[in-house]
Amino acid sequence: MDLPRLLNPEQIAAVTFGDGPQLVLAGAGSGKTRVITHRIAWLIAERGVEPYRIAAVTFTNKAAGEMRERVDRLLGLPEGARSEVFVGTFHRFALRLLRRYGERVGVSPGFSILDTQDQLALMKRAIEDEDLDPSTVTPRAVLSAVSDAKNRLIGPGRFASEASGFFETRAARAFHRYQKLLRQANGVDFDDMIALAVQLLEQEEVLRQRMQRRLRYLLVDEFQDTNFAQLRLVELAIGAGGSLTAVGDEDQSIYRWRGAELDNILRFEDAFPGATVHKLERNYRSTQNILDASGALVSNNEQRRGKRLWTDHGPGERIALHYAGDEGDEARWIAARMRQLHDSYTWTEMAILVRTNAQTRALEDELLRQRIPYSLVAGVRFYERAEIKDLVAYLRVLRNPRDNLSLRRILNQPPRGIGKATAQALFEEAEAMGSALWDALRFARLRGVSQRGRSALLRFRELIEQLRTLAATQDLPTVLQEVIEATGYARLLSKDDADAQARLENVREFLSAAQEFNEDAGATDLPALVGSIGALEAPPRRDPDPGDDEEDGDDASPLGPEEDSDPLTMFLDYVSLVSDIDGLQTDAGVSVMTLHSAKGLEFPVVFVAGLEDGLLPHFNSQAPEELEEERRLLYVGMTRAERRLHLTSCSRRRIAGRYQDQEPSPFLPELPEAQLEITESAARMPRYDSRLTGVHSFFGDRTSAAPAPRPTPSSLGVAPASASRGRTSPLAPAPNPGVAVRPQMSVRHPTLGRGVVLAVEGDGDSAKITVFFDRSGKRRLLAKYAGLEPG
DNA sequence: TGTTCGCTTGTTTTT
DNA sequence: CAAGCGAACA
Repeated sequence: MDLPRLLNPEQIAAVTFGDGPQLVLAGAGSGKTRVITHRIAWLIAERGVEPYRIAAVTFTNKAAGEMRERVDRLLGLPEGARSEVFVGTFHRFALRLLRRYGERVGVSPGFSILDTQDQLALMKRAIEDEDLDPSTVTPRAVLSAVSDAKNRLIGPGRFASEASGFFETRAARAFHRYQKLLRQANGVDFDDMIALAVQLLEQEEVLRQRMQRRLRYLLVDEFQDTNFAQLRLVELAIGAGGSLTAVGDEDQSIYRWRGAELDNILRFEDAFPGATVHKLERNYRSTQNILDASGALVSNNEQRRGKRLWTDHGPGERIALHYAGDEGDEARWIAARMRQLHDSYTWTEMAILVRTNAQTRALEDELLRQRIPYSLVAGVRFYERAEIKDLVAYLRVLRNPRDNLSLRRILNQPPRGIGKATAQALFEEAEAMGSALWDALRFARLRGVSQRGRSALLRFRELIEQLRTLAATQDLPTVLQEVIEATGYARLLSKDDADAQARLENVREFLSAAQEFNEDAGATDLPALVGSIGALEAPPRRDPDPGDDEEDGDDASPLGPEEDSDPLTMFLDYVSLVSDIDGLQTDAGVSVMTLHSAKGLEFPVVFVAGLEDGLLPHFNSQAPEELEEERRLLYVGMTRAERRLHLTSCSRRRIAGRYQDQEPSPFLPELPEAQLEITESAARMPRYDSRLTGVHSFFGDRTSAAPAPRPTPSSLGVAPASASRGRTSPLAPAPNPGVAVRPQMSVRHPTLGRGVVLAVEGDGDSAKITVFFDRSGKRRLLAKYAGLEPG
């Protein structure tokens, strides 16, 4: 391999690093995928490492797919051939282990994977079953606590023993019940996947040893996004004798809320003593202006190791910062600017990035109106649409009879005469029998169910049994087709209102996804969709003990990947693990997506919209660590741009249907003015004159200590006094009149009763108030909705 | 039993 | 503004 021709010296150092742990701090656009893929190829070609001894783990299927393709190309494999290097996501890695050895940690082979919606539904039931008040112990809050716990490998038992205070003690009960219901249904949630894989490797010594003996080189991408459990999984998989290459960038860590531990990268050497650290600071993506501006921004963060990116691309254009009126005006400006740039760039070379999915609506409207082709990442995610979830639920019930959650979902969908009363009787009977709903359906006597209800249940049972028989012999598309027909779903969607038509279209798309999946899976090598994990561990064995030790030499026996999973399970796993970004059509016009989904992507022309206080940083993320993460989020957005970067900010915006005055993001003053070119929309309504009220423009604030001349407000956008935000505009909603809430104050809430204010973050309508209520403990409220009164 | 209507409620990011 | 929920109606 002619590395000097392909890579810069820093990259070469990381690629040709010998054995032991290394951390590669790879700045945005510094070629980290290049480093990972070349290292894999180098290990194989130059060091003679067998491919199955190498694994690369990423966070998205898309990243994994690209990586795999590049590795295979570097290795000079013929078109379509795949090396035995494992390339896949953390979740797929864990899932693979669980599909094989899950029984050792309490899940049976056909287990179902719950998505967020399923989890919420299950948690609601858990809270109900525990007779907790869902308005104080909200399913969302408990779920978030449970997720945190699982990410830190804390189970219901330890959670309960460490719980203190009103909320936690109740959450502990809900957690316990939730987990019980989950396992009863033979289900696993997202966080369980990692946690159970860890448990499996910790507890099954022989399996762990075999894994460690086999796997010598592990490369982990986006290391800054790993959580505690994932770090543990990495340690267990690689063992003391293997070599870990962790690649990441602390400035691009944007998943704290999902448990990502920044310390995993900041304090890498603590977990892996003697680790070598390489820094990649040469950027191949952006202009120097973009690097300087984004670098200046992120240098305001405390939590970083620090690096300085450089490029030989030259300064390039300045960054356009535009102040718009409202979101419609913002969208028009962006669209107009895109039209101008379309002379030199194709639509697909442009992207609009936003903080929240809700922002895409106005943008979409305008792009539609102007007939600018675009593709939206996310929105309502395909596999979360009700009609798709219904069909998936049918498939799950076929595969996993104990899946009570899915069974409940489809029991009367489409409507088949199993009403509330009938369903309730069935649930109670199952409860009394202590068995799964499906078994109750088969054996229960169903007292007190009407004749109609009884026969409806019977028909449903026969339907499922018949489909299950079919599933045992027919291929996936055939089964799905039959599900659609036999269940009456086809009829349900054959109405000709627009809504039914759209849903039918989705169902068709789902069916064709199944067909495609089926064809790919039938080929000798793996479907690109799925990603291989086969080579990793010992071959599957039908005897229940993977532990007995006769496998000398099985190191060299690569496994037909996934061959021990049936196609239906593989398809369901695929459906559970695809993400929005995986389906991004880069050839379908302008891309519109959230900042989170944009990570890892790059575009010649980038717009980051909605740079307003409360949106970016989001009003829900105001704690110091959260604020730093919001800053990183903007940093990630800015560094997606290759040549032209635009930032926009509105003076008012519709939020939840009401116009709200907005202030420019506090991050804007952190950008060096030298790199900016600022414009303001005519539609931007002047509010009031800062000179009269003695309020600084936000740029002025930086230099407010000195009476230095500052840029004129009209060119920079005027920021009104924060204390009076939302009160001066006739368009603003009526604020809580006259109630200035401050800490220590005693207040009364219309439904939550009396409490004491603990903290106030922000101000005006978007202020977030933390109150400790006598009855329900600590709650965070939005001032706009709180309706608090002194008391 | 199934559908529709009006009410309340509450807002981030996603493997 | 929307989603979600319960109650009233067909």
